[in-house]
Amino acid sequence: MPADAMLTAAQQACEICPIRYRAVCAHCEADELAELEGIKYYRRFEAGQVIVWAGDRMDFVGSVVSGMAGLTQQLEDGRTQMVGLLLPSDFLGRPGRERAAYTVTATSDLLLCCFRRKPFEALLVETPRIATRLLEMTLDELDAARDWLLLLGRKSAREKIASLLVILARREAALIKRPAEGRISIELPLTREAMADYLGLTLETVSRHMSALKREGVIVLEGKRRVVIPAFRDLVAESGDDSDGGIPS
Amino acid sequence: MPADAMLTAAQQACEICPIRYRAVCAHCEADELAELEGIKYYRRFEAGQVIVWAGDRMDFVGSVVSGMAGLTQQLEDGRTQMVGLLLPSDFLGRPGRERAAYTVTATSDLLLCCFRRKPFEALLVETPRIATRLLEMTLDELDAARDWLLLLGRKSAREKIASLLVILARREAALIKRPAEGRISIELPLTREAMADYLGLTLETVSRHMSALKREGVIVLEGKRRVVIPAFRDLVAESGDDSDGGIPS
DNA sequence: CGGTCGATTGAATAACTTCAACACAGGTGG
DNA sequence: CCACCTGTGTTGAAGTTATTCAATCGACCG
Repeated sequence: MPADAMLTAAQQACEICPIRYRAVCAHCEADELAELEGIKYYRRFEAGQVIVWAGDRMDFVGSVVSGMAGLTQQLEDGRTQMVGLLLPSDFLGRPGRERAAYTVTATSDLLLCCFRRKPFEALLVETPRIATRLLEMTLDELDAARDWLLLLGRKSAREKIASLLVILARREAALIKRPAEGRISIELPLTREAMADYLGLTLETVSRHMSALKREGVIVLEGKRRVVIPAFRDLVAESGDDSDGGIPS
Repeated sequence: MPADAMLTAAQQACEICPIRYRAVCAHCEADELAELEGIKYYRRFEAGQVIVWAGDRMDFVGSVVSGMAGLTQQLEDGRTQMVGLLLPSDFLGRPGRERAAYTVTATSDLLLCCFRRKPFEALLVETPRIATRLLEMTLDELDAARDWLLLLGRKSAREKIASLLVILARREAALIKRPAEGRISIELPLTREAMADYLGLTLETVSRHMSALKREGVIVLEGKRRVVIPAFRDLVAESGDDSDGGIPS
């Protein structure tokens, strides 16, 4: 039984939640969790469904429990850029903001743990452990956005695609607490168009370079939504990033 | 006497600080301000000087009082992308992080109000008004980064340059509390190379399109560090953005 | 006056996009 | 059951945009 099959739109206990120790509630004590539990509810979305439109009133914030969603922004003439990718445990919405700044779309079937916005904002003031965690997560997102700026500004199409696959592989590895190395198989719950919107490319360019990476054996496609990476290091090498990825802690 | 000429590397009173109500200290009461005052010191940097190198130990965080600085990230082969632009009142550094994630360079002469990191972190825990303000600022930065993603991913070189000038004009207008409209004259404390690093272009492309905008009368260059915008609306039209810029509040 | 740094401009090249045709899988209705 | 339709992905050829490499210019400084 998959993790999210246990969770329906009905109320569920936070203790058994798959993102209990990664989401905005991560540092909460039992009593704080109880408070959150009182203002939460679940919502399901199907792949492709829009969760909110930019400019719409938004009376909740929340966490992705399972599945994937994208934040997108558009220019007047329709050019679209994804500006956020929400994976399990990621936070959706901005406390204090009444209207959505971005359109949010489920790119795969999605389960969302929502908190009514007003009570959540109140809780944020009273509960430093939630506020601190949210700050931490926001700073992490800012770092991720900055890596993304480097990707959009300076990487070639091939490097962009390799980088996206590396990001997804690392996130999936982190979720199941196994290091990203050797042979890896990942879900790719994105259409070519969604990948293009993420990477600032056209879908044709994405398709071409996916084909090239496949032809050269860097990746193997199993159906259209699963990618096998025979040697993770080779893919990382294609991504243009420093192989050791930065700061030693 | 320019605003920052009053401030030297010696201790200065927060009450007379030009960024008193915009920086991380914005919401502080007198007693909290006194605490901050106890752990602060000023540092000056000249245009071009590196403030910290990525990976270096960083024992302070702080606010830009005057001048401009850029955060940059690099790929192994030297390709450079600016990933943050720090203007007066912007916050530098990440509480809880020991080493700088990005190289920070002063792009103009700069005055920095620094707080020793450890005591600042302690203060953050005890002082919700600082923590809340920092969260607010981080969320704003994240929004700015997302606009930047759209710029890098989907805008043409011409639109990118127009957008940068619009951003600088709006920030300068906000600082002197006047709306950005009509005829405007702004500082451009960035070399062509720095602009290129910001916009994900080469310096030649920046130069070409600056010349084109000048030729067409959208901008007028007064020397190399000052740009006159005869009609702000025309420049905004060139930036590709929605003219009204989003969410009605 | 020569040297350096930043900026400009030109010509050739490379990378990505655009437009268009086609392939393939899944679902629907005759 | 099969024909058809739609959504998604692939591939080709031509066109566009930005990059690369190179030459030149001007301002500032010693």
